[in-house]
Amino acid sequence: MSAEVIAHPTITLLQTSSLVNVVHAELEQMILSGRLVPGEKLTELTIAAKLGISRGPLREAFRMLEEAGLVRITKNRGVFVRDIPVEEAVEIFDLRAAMDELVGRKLAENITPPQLKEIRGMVDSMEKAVKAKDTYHYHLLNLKFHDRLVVLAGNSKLAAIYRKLIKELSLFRRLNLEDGWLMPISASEHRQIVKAIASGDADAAGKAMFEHVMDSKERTIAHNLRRQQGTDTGAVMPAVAKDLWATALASPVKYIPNPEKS
Amino acid sequence: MSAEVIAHPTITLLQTSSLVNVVHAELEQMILSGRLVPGEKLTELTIAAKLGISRGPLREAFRMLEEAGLVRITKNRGVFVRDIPVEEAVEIFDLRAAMDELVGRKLAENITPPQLKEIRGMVDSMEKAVKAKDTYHYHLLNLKFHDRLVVLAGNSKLAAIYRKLIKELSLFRRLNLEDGWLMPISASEHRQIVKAIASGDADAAGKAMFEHVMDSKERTIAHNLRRQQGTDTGAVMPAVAKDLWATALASPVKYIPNPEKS
DNA sequence: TTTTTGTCGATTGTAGACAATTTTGACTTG
DNA sequence: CAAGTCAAAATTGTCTACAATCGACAAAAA
Repeated sequence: MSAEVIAHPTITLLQTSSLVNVVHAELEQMILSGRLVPGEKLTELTIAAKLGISRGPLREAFRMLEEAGLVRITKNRGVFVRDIPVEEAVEIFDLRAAMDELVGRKLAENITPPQLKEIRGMVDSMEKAVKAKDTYHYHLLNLKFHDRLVVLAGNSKLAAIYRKLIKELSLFRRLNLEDGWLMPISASEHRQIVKAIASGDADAAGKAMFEHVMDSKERTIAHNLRRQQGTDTGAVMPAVAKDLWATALASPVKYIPNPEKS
Repeated sequence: MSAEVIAHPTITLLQTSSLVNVVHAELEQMILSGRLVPGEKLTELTIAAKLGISRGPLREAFRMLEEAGLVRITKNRGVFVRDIPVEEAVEIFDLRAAMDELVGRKLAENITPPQLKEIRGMVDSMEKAVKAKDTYHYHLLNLKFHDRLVVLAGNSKLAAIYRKLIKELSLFRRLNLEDGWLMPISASEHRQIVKAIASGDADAAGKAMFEHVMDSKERTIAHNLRRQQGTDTGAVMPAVAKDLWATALASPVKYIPNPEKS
């Protein structure tokens, strides 16, 4: 009989993650947090030196980021942080809307009382943030709220793709962080979403989610256009807010392809 | 004044695709066509030698395939062709249903007469295949039909993810190819889908697409379970059918991140 | 001046070498 | 004969070296 396997975090980490995984995660964080901005050139030798590794594993990590849509690789020219154009952002929002509709339907059918209590708590927190005019925390909670809903929907494939889309979307001009004034608008919609889910009405919950995302799309795009025309106030993003995406998406739910059948 | 740029196929190919891209495409074809089966070990040195390249580019291609969900990489152990379990197949079908619902809605709103004529022609071809009991061509046309619909929907992000899902789904036991007897069932549903799209009724078209995918899910899963229990006739897949997925998904619509703003 | 051509430095693409780890298989031991 | 041991072989992880390509600047020509 063999001794029970106790998971030791450090050992497990060393066993499961190679340099490639670590570097991939590190670069993703740097991109999501905005330390690497869209359009920025990622020179292999520079980054490799900075991380204290060789170019091999770094290039492998780059390929993963490329496939995930976070960087763009051009032959003989190098790796660049992707810049998401408006058209693509719109596409992502539309796609998200369809996915969130499914999320709403599934939750309306399957959510448990404790889960319902949990998301109610999240909405409460958001309303508090609104009252305190705490933009940073409101957005953080908003991201976590939707992320949680997707996870609770019980479709891990859906959750994985949803997260990918959110990550890509964070590269859309990196302006969404600054839109403090449109914060309170969506707050009430969240209440309605939870209400629809709690009622068990799949159609209503799906519709509420769908509409919420579409509204969010309209606000974000409109804001972005205004921003580009230089007609807005140009609110400055607080330094701390730069970690928003990285924090909210600190992935505990990374999609696990399939466990070894050893 | 600068001379017009004439696209020279060979030169363009050399400029745009490196070994990594070529190897990635080649391996994907081998997986989709079934020449590499789920669970199979992909030894670096063996494949590198077979392709006449070094391990570096091959490893980069592996990372891309991993991110796309076609292979699984385990540290110090190697690369394996992924095996999609039933649960994941179900998740993919549910997700596809939501996406196809969006496709139906968009098409009902935006499709043009010539496009409508095109997809009607595809349905005609499918019905001919049904009458001729040509299973292979029916499935090929079916894949192309849905692929075309997704593309016509006009959301390239949606199309890209849809294709990824279809590719992953092709790794689900690799049995879907054999289900000849359920061929005629979905044929009539296609007519109904086109009809709903043509009517311009977004809700109806979305619902038709959604239901169609869900039906497809039920049939595929049920068939798979029967297969696993050894209760079915065990129809043998014709050799030519192995190229089905690879042929249908020969990607002319690969998602282009964003063009350089040079 | 303006345009073209040549050269150099920097960076990426690929290959090969070595280190670390796993797997294999013969051998022992109970 | 099953189970454990251990060294050799195979395989993967990482690094270094060299070749190929690009971008920029200088020199030459128009």
